Amino acid sequence: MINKNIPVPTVRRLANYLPVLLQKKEEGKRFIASRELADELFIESGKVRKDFQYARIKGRPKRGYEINYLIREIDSKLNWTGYKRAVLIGVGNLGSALLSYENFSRYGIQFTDAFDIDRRRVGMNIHDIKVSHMDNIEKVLKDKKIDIAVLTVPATVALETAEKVTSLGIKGIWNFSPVMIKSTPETAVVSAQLAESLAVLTQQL
Amino acid sequence: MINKNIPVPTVRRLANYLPVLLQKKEEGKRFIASRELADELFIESGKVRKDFQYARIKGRPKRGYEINYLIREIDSKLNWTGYKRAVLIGVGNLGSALLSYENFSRYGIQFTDAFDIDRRRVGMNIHDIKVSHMDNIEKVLKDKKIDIAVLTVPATVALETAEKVTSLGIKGIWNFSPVMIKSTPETAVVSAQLAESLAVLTQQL
DNA sequence: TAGATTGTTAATCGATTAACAATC
DNA sequence: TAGATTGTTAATCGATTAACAATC
Repeated sequence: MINKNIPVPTVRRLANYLPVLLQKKEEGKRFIASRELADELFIESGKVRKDFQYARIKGRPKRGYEINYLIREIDSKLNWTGYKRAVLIGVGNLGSALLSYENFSRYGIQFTDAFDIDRRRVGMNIHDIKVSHMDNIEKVLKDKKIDIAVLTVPATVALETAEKVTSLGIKGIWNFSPVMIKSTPETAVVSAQLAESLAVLTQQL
Repeated sequence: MINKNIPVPTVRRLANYLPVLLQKKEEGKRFIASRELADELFIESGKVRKDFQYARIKGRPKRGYEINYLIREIDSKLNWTGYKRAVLIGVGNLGSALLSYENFSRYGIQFTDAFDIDRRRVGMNIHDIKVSHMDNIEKVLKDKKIDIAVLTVPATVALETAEKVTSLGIKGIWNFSPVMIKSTPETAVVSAQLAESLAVLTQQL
């Protein structure tokens, strides 16, 4: 327990607690009990307390958890304090939407540049982010200190694109293509597969 | 084993096997071994065989699994045969992107209509799908046989929108808002929280 | 104090992994 | 046949749940 990693299911839930906490704070509340937080997510209060135990977040018997402290701690465990600089590669429908998605700034990432190989897209500005040709990515990644590459390219070029940014020293890849990409000790990869959650839904119908 | 439900992690992986299988088929292959499929996803071959055991999908010792059969079986288990009719509610950046996302037709869902309350969006056509005012949703859900509502509305109205479509008898909700929505026996809800996978990535950095 | 709520331990559950017998 | 690969059983691992002692 003392020095273990936070389990992945707990990390995911930490991300889900945040919007509730921000809302409660908005409403002027200062403390929240595990039970109340649990109810918002339709889970059990014990799971909330267990998550906070894993994340080494402390509450006060009879009071609950101080909301501001909780928000700070979760942001801190998720590395959502300060900003990670990110680029987006592949400015199709999904890519454009992500560039315009205001909420990401809350999650500690900030897009500095976008890239594509389609001449019709190069030169565009999407939500104030300039779209450059992929030929320029090396320079941008080196000059600005970019932490994360968001991959919204077609499946056919996903792997080579990932290898490219990995070789350029990127620290994290957020992969939206249906092709799996391997994490390495140098570069963490997490895939956001929309098809996965759709499968869970349709399978139940 | 005989009559158990397919575990959720298995359902998610079934969705991930498909793009690999379609690619292999494209390349002219007829059979694939659990090992080969596993390598593409960076998992162990035993896990692939276990998944197929859960899904009651059969292979042939020494040959592997017949690709066409495998694709048909996975589509069938995920209910991705035929089409589910879907509407999308909330035509912001993400909503528009999803409407334009060609891949969904592969996943067995077909958008018939989109809805919004913003007069500037109502009347638009996005990727050939008409955007109507929310006032008309009742009629559309009743007239066309709609199975799924995709929720890309702001957090503030997510709950009431979910309640509305639930009361109108929708069978499934695919929720992209950060607010959790409760599944009921009548209406299955699955949330696609982008923040979750981003949290898993940034937490590792 | 009394009672509510946290924090933690132990029990349970279910998915993953290991190992190998069955099969073609 | 020999050998590769499936299919399955049993062992392991880790997350969830239950229960309650500690605490304010």
